[in-house]
Amino acid sequence: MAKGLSEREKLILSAVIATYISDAEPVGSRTISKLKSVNVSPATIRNVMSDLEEMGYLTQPHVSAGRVPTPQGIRFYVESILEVRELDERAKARIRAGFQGRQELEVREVLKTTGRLLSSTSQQAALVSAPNPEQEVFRRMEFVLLRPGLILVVLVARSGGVQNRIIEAEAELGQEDLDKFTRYLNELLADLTLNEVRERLEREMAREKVRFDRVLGRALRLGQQALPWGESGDVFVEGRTNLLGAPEFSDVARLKAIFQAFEERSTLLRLLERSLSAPGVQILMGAEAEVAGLEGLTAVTASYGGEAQPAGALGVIGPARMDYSKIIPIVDYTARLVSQILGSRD
Amino acid sequence: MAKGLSEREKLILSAVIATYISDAEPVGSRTISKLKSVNVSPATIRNVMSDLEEMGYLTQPHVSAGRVPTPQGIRFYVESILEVRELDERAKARIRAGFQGRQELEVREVLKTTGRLLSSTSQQAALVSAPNPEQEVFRRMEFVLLRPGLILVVLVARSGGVQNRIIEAEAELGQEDLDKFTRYLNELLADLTLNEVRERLEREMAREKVRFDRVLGRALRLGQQALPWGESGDVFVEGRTNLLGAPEFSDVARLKAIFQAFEERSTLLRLLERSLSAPGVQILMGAEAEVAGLEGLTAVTASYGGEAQPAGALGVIGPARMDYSKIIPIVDYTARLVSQILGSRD
DNA sequence: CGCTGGCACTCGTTGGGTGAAAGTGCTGAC
DNA sequence: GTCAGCACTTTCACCCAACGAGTGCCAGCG
Repeated sequence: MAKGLSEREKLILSAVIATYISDAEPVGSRTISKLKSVNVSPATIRNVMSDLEEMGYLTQPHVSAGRVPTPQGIRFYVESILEVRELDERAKARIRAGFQGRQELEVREVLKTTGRLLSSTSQQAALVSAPNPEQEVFRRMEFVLLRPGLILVVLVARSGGVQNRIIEAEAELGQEDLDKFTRYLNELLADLTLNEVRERLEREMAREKVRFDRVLGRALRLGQQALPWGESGDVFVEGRTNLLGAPEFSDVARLKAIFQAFEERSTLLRLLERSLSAPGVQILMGAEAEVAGLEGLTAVTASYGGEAQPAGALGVIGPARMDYSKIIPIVDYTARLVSQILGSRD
Repeated sequence: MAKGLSEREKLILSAVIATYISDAEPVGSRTISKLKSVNVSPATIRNVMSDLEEMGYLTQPHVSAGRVPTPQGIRFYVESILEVRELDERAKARIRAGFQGRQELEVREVLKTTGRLLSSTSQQAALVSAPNPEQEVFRRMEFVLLRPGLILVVLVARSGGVQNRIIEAEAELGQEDLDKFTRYLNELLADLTLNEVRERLEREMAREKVRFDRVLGRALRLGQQALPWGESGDVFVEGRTNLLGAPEFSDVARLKAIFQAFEERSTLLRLLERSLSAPGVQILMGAEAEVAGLEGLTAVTASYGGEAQPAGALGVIGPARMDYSKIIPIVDYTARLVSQILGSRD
């Protein structure tokens, strides 16, 4: 009897929400009274509903319509009433199967696959953030001469994440010089985080300046140019089309706002970042999320990577009216699976 | 006076199409007669329109509505009437500016930027296909040991394109072994196309079998595992949201079909591939394109890369009702610019 | 005292009907 | 060949009434 709701009130709130989730329409007292699990008359239900409305858990779109759960209502339901079961083995197996043969992929590909799996199992849109590059551990750096003066840098993190970029350099550098740089830098920077890499390069440059070793100086400079500067992590969005079916998005203007919000990587990233700080599955309701264009949407997110220091976050986003009892375990299990797949590489 | 249309008929067809493009509504005789460039009465225009309808260039949604151009009408207009001007210098500059500072990016990033630029300048959705990996020229291959038994392969093409993949291998291989493999393979495979690389690997493996050189055999085997097998090229889609504004897509079901078609990379690829065979800008009208979900859409595409052997294709896709006089030059110029940017790397 | 059936009331939705607006085709005159 | 005029068609916006879903409240029952 948490939070002062009687058993009956909880039962009816649950019933209203469950019905609303499946029908997307205001639900009336008669509908509820017909449910097998409820054994009271419509009139009684109306009384209870009226109470629940007063508490802010339900509203009426208009006087003669049924009730619709408010965001608070849904939140209360999810947090205090809903019992989250473990995902059943069949569903788990299906998700695992989706990763089958994908373990050999580069991190970004793994995360894209994750997004696709999340969206197809949840029937919602999926968000997956790539690990923050700043936290990655340096593994190796390679310079490949494309043509005189143009160098491709390949930066490999211990997680298997790869970043490529092309930089310009003095034309007289040959591939042999670059190979030398590669060996030098790889030794110098082994097993540092990107932040430490940056520091170390700074320090060594100061030292080399004193010693005036031109070759090493050049290597260090190239190394610095190769690092990602202030690039925020990537976000993968998959399964947007799943949202197109929902009746709450039958308005094209609304859809446009949502899809435009999805293009704004940085806001999505901020949204996902919220779940980095806390363990387990988080629920963010649109109004609270304060993300323009995403009002009325709800995100169910979790972090992946180490418990202590999560690498990134993933989740599902869709109408507030979604089947939380199904989606929460999906997000939870998927996050754990991804942690495991990526973790096995360290 | 091409194709048996009188000057007046052409004038009126153009006027109808131009008006339709800007208003998205059936256009009537009165509207046309009010244009400055047309100096005849509505009645006369009605006669001409009636003729044009008989020829299949216009239709009426219903008896008392204005006329709407048919796909054939638009096609005829674009091919026989429209004079495509060169893009003005300001617009060119704006596109070039979009690439500023982006030349240092990896091929895929360049193409993504291209898509973004195309979609923002055309206000339509943009498609860009990545160069077919089979045609790329081998530049370098690197093996990085992630942990015992797990190897990251980085495959660099001469164009600056990079492919990463993770492969499994015997646990006892160390990074020094891998470095040896790298040197051996890079020498062996220098400047071959991917197809030739494949052949060469086959041949060498046969040879090494005879000589039974275990080390080199392993290197060759790893090299083979690293190659992309039957992976078709990627397609980047950008600016989908631009389509959400158009009145012809106010129907959500229609939108869903379109967006789902956009998820089907392979059909998009086939669509783009059509423009690989012919030079210059191509117009593909939805009905002809035979792509499920894309009926009623039109793609304006062009190939980029060498004239003789194009690397990939790019284009814009949107409602048949688009401003071709603006979009054709945009696609044309962008394709040329991309060819130049990527070409300078060979 | 809580539950329930009954009843009056509210309000959105649906369907038919009507008039205005837009546009056409045709005809006859210049 | 061009054009003004006119009769005709069809959509669209609007109104209005009937309908129905749902509520709140009240009085009676266990």
